[in-house]
Amino acid sequence: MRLSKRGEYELRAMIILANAITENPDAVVQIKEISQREQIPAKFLEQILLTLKNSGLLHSKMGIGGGYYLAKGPDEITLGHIIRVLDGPIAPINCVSQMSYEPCGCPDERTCGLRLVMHDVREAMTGILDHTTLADVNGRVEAARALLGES
Amino acid sequence: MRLSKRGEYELRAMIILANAITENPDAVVQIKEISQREQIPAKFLEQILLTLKNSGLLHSKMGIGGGYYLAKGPDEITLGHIIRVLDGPIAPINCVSQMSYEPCGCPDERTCGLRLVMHDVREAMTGILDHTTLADVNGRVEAARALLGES
DNA sequence: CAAAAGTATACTTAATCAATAGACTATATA
DNA sequence: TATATAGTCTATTGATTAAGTATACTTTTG
Repeated sequence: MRLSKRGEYELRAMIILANAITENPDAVVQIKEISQREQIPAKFLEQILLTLKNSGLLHSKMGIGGGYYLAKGPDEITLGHIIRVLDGPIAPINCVSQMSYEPCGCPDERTCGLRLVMHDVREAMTGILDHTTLADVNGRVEAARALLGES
Repeated sequence: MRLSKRGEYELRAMIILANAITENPDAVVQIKEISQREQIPAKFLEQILLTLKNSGLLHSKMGIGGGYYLAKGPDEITLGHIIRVLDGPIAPINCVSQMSYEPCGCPDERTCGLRLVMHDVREAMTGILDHTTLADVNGRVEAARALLGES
């Protein structure tokens, strides 16, 4: 019932990239910087960002002064979308998955107790993850900082 | 973000055992019967039920006419409790786990965007799983059956 | 005693995860 | 145009976990 390390790393990276582009629309961030700030093995992060790029969520610039940046606005990218790129469907069991449904083999799905409950759990998770954007996350961070009296 | 096969099987087994004891307080159910009804490899289920027994959720009777039965009432066992026996803590990342918290290495947890969101996700999941008992599950199944006009 | 049923370990196989390595390509700028 | 910088691509490794098998044992009932 937990996110993979890959999934965690990609979210952390995307949050940093969202923050950077919010402060400066032309900002690009290098793998090295993200890996240092978030304690993520650089070579591992490399793969992750590449996949994210190939999936269309990121763009990149090669060479000196290069790096990665969001392909869309922080308010257009949800955490659910990001997670599905590397971690696959968000559902406790696959007979309640919308994106990649598979029957679970119970005699009647309509009266399967496990399915009834897990459907609710899935709704609870996607209800948050599919409705929270990178912009929302940064908004919450700012709010938390303000409460603590930080800059 | 999904339940393991082990976790799914144990829940299915517990739901069956809850149903059996509700219909007849003296009922015991054999591994073989559960494995057939739920399409679970018998030897695999054996291990699962044994662990569940050693964790105190089940009792058993050896020999002819033996089998497994719930150690407590179906209204006293939550799905969250069952899942934690074999699948461990219910939390997307371990810095938001109550049972087995571990720091995630971010500079300040109070202003970590990922943590803020994942905390909500964890609450949403445990809000359901820790407040749904085996009795609740069977209640929902009966309601679903009634709606369909079945026995 | 024999059959039924659970108990207990040990093992296997495959998949996935997490990480690492190394060679290659594109870009800016001195 | 050479060189340093930064991303690209593919392969490999080692560890862990998932999922399932195998085998030998103990307890209980008839």
